Amino acid sequence: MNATKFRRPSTAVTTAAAVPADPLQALDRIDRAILRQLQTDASISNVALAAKVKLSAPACLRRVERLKESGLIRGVVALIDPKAAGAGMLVIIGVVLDRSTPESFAEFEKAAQMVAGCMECHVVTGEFDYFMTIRTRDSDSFNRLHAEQLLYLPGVRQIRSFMVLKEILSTTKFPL
Amino acid sequence: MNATKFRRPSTAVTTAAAVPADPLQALDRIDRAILRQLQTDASISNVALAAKVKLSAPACLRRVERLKESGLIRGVVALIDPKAAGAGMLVIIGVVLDRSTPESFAEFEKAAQMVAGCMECHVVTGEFDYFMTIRTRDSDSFNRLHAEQLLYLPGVRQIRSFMVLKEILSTTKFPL
DNA sequence: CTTGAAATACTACTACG
DNA sequence: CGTAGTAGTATTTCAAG
Repeated sequence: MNATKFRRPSTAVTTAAAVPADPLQALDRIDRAILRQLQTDASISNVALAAKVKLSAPACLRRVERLKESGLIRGVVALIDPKAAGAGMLVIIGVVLDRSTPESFAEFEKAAQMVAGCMECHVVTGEFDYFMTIRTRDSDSFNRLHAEQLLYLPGVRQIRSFMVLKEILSTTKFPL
Repeated sequence: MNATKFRRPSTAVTTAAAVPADPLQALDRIDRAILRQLQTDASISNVALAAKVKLSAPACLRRVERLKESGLIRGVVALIDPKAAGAGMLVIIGVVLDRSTPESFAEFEKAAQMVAGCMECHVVTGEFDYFMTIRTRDSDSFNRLHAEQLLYLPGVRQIRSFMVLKEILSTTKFPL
């Protein structure tokens, strides 16, 4: 086995500042205004957006395209109202696995992504290995999902469910 | 005080079916295809969308507008990449309040929405009163937020933090 | 009630200053 | 970055299934 694999990495604190301290610092006031608007409503036309940020339409379009190409804008999507779509129930579940092996984690993650209505799945520190959020129709359908799918996820030792009684805040908007 | 306030509501199981069983049932194959597409990428032009769902442009546009007016499409927004925006860290926190009074809940909820980077906040069943998810720059900035804001949220008895080590899945796409 | 074809108005996009 | 011009799209009208 190669000994370099276990060589302690240099801590290189002095070069840390070379990594962009804050990618947002490269954005001026106008870019931020564009992002704020598009995060709120991206169905606005480019000319209307340009007027809002006090720019000509081509200049505004160039900025938007730059923001997309840079990856800062990951995409433009339609948001569906869960209640209107018949999935008014939201459940947060904490998962503990049997064993903490790479294979066990990988297997669980593969299966977790297939769970219908799974919106989020994260590895976390603390008393759980994973947190997942699942959208479903009602408590009946969740109970079915729980009994038929969640409990059969590979390597699961324990599942604790936190049913959401009231959604105070649920946003995709990022503070700029 | 009005006695009717405490009258037991009729359980009316027989009329439950009168409430739209599944709002999605009213949607045909084409509407679903439109929603699937727009949830993935809403920056597509209407003509391109119309071609995808094999419809004329005007007919397609009418359906999209109908879906918006019905509230099923809650909005069209740009998604920002958290890492690129300098908030690569995600923390899920469970909150327990001191007292379970309406005033206590209301006060907390008002304050919680003001927390910078708070993406979600939900009332839950179980050992916590609330779950919140918070986006922040790094562990330093979260530590600052924790010490300066979270611990001072009104009525908080306990806060337990689950730092997200790996985001397996994070989607806005709803299963249709 | 919904669709599709044609006509118009507006917008995105390009080239250039 | 802005102005002007072109290409393409959104949107309305209307006739037909």
